[in-house]
Amino acid sequence: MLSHKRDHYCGLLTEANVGETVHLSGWVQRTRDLGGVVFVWLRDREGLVQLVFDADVCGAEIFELGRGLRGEYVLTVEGEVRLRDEGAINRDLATGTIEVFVKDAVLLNKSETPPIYIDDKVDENELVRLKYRYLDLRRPSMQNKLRLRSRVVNCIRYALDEMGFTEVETPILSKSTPEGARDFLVPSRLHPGAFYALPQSPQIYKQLLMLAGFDKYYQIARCFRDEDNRADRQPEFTQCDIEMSFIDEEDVYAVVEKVFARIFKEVKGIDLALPLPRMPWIEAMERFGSDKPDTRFGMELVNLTEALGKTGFVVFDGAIEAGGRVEAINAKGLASMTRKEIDSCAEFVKTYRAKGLPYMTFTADGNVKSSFNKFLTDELVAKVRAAMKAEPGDIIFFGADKKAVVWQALGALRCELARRHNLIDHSLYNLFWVTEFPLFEYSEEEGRYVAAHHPFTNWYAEDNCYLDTDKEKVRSRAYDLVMNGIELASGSIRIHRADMQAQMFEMIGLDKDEAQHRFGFLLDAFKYGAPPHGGLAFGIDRLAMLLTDSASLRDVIAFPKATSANCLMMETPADVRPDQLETLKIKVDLPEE
RNA sequence: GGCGCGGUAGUUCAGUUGGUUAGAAUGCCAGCCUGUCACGCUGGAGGUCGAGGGUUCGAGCCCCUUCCGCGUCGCCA
Repeated sequence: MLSHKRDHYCGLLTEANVGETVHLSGWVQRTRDLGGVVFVWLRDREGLVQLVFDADVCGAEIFELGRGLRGEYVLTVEGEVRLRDEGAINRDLATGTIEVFVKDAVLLNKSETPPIYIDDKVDENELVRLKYRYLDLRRPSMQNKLRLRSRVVNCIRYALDEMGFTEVETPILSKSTPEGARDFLVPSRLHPGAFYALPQSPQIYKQLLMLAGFDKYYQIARCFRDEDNRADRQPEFTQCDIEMSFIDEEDVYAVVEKVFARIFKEVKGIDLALPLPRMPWIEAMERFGSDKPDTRFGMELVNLTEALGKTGFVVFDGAIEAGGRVEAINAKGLASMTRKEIDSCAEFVKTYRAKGLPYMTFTADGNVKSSFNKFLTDELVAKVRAAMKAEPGDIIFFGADKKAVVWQALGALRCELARRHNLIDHSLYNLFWVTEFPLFEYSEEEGRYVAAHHPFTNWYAEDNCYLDTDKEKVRSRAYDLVMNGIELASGSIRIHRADMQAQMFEMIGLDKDEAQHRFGFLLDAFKYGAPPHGGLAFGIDRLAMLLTDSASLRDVIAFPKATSANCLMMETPADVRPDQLETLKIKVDLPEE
């Protein structure tokens, strides 16, 4: 009896195999029963090949087996590879010049009619795809994406290994930290009422590994954050976490650039030009309104606060008097936008807390229109025209508010306009460093300054003078790696002295007792000869998403969660047995319906 | 927590102003067919219109509540 063993992959058969007897195993993609002959596409991870069931070759019994095949049946065959006749060649199939004449076959398993069709041409509802993920993953595109991801991780491991890095695993059962994202908690059975937290990142562990003298560490680390999800945010995700001792920013950049150069060469065949460009944070904000700018197109922000002066237009003057600013972008050549499109842009920026979207149109026939005609003077038009380099056919969109609102709204609008009007060259991979992030940012919600990156980030000594007087001016030694408008990596040079770390906790208003309770081990550790160190982490899911042109992280994660953090396949989270809760001394107290 | 889009056959979708027995394609089942390749031809089965309530003589369609999916703002050190 024929075994289910295999000596060739369906999708890898070529004309070189003609004349050979091969053993194939896979899933039935499609059958075409012509009565006297049955054609079957057999699929394995490498692709499709056409099987031919002909009673003259395989005998009556196997021929009947062939007639009974249905989609996703699991089949193993022995057959002879033959060249197709000229007229029977299928140019759309990689193996279309050959076919396999079945001599023997075994049906290994049947399949019910699958709820989704295993094909890239069909675009099923994501709910169905996620519920039957094991079927969705049979699709060639999903297989290719996950295999590419695997190659990316291999690149990382080889590159870092060559540079002398040691991979160390750190705990998944960790400790809750007061700053940052919400933690996933794990109740302790042996310590009722106490909880582990799943790590948001191995941040503290890797710093302790530097203290322990490992010098160069990395880890492909799973991280967990209990926050609301997005197309590019999952509750659990994978980072390549890197940390190094006795280094500065330049060393980190050099290591990461080598890793990325290897990935881009291997996966995309692209030679990255090194070193990568750099852009200070303040420049990114001023020019693009974002700390992760998409530089594949222009439409940069222009600060008009000085150039315009007092305009008489209450929206502008009011914003400036309140300590804000007026900025604008020039959507070149888009003056023909309809009123409806402009309104939709105004709605768009409102989601970013902008109160409105004043605009000024320089029409093709030389006229000027605007949403604030009443306040329009020749002088104002001239100033805008000069500052924005406006020409007939352009439309200028304004933002007037606090700078954070102006940046966010106009920064998002320029990206939205670029998307809508196809201004983005998708062949570009604009990879660069954003540097000198602010150390602190003010939290309206908490009414205090918080660490913009995390509270272990060092700062530039020359900014010490602002620590007490003007916290927002203090630049941290943090850096992000940005590509095409997406933050790929984030890191910093760390604090390595106990006194500076204590000072940092104090500056963000973390109570001394609380700091000792939460991070005492770190402050203690710093007493025993902590080396200067720093590093970064980059998101492997996001990188894989970009490299595979995927619209969502879900496409590069085998078993992702849905938007509300549940798994549609396993139906988790789920309730547990009462005795499990009893063991943990946990009582569930749900609000009354 | 807010906003937007969506949920109708296994699947992808259509469904007019509220009006006969809710349709199409594909898939599925049966039959025929020896060169198909999205095979073809003939016939057939298949529906809790996400769920609940309401308005109405009558609801897939209108109203209310709710569940689920996607996107997004807040949030994400």
